[in-house]
Amino acid sequence: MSLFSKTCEYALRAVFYIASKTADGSKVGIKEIARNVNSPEHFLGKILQDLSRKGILDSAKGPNGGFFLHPKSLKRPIADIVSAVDGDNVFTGCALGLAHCSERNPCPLHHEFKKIRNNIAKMLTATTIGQFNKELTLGKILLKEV
Amino acid sequence: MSLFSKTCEYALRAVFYIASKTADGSKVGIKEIARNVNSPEHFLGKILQDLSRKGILDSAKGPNGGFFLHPKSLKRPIADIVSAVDGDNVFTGCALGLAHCSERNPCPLHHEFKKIRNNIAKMLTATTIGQFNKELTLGKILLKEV
DNA sequence: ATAATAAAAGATATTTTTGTCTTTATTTTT
DNA sequence: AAAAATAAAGACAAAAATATCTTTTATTAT
Ligand code: FES
Ligand code: FES
Repeated sequence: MSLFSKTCEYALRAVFYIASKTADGSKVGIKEIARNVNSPEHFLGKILQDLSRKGILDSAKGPNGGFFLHPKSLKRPIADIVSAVDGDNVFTGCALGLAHCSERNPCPLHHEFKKIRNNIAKMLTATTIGQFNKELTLGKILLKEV
Repeated sequence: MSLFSKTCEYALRAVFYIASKTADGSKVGIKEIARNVNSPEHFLGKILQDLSRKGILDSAKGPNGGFFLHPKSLKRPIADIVSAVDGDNVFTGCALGLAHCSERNPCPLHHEFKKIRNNIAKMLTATTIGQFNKELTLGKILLKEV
């Protein structure tokens, strides 16, 4: 498996893209986003609509409309996106799928897994949505295969 | 999401259970396994048949038959189970779902994620199937909710 | 006002994952 | 040889995730 659902992967790639394209206050359309993060347009549309409802990004209809991020939003951790899309399983779930990860009734992998899960959480809360804008603009990092 | 598919979670829990019950050379039936790792019997049956075909565990039909593990198998890393069931995405996959995680064309999360993925791989190759037998027998760790 | 643009929403479809039920094959015990 | 036990296999079903297509609503520009 992967750390994130496919939906969440799309969401993260798209939000990174939007961040790097709208830091100057402009907007970007779903077609362009979908093309540049290599995701199905309408499916991604729903994902972004959902994130918009949840206040993670903003959108405007009509000509010159599109999705965009307020400067303030660029400071948010990507953990916000992950939990909005995938819930909190990645932050609190048991490695072996037990209903409640617990210190008192641990599964065999609990003690080792706990550390890994903490590292994941640390990474997701420490990295912000806007943190890669420069590198993305420079093409030093990518959101889709070349 | 979770680190492993549900199928893989069932597999790991079941193999741990089988390990702890057959270290003495006896065998254990699918009904008992399913009950003790809280998984759907027939579904788990297929999973174990598959692992059996792949040589990770063994089985015997007929009265007093069941699933069991050779002492040698107890030394194998649980990474073998994970890759047999879920493939190698957890060991090599990109955090953002790009087709090829790459050092030359990294995604935004690559550098941080690489470390985490290495820790996961390290844990999965370092822990063996039989390593928890004693604790399981003592009830200090669990394979299903109490 | 009208037309054009773009997101939002709705309906439907496909694929993958997860789960159930039934039958068959193999082995052991009697 | 017959009966019982047990895994293996096959067919089918339900649920969840992923994807597509169409219609509606809001906004802007003319
Ligand atoms: S109980 Fe399984 S990871 Fe904590
Ligand atoms: S390219 Fe994404 S994790 Fe390596």
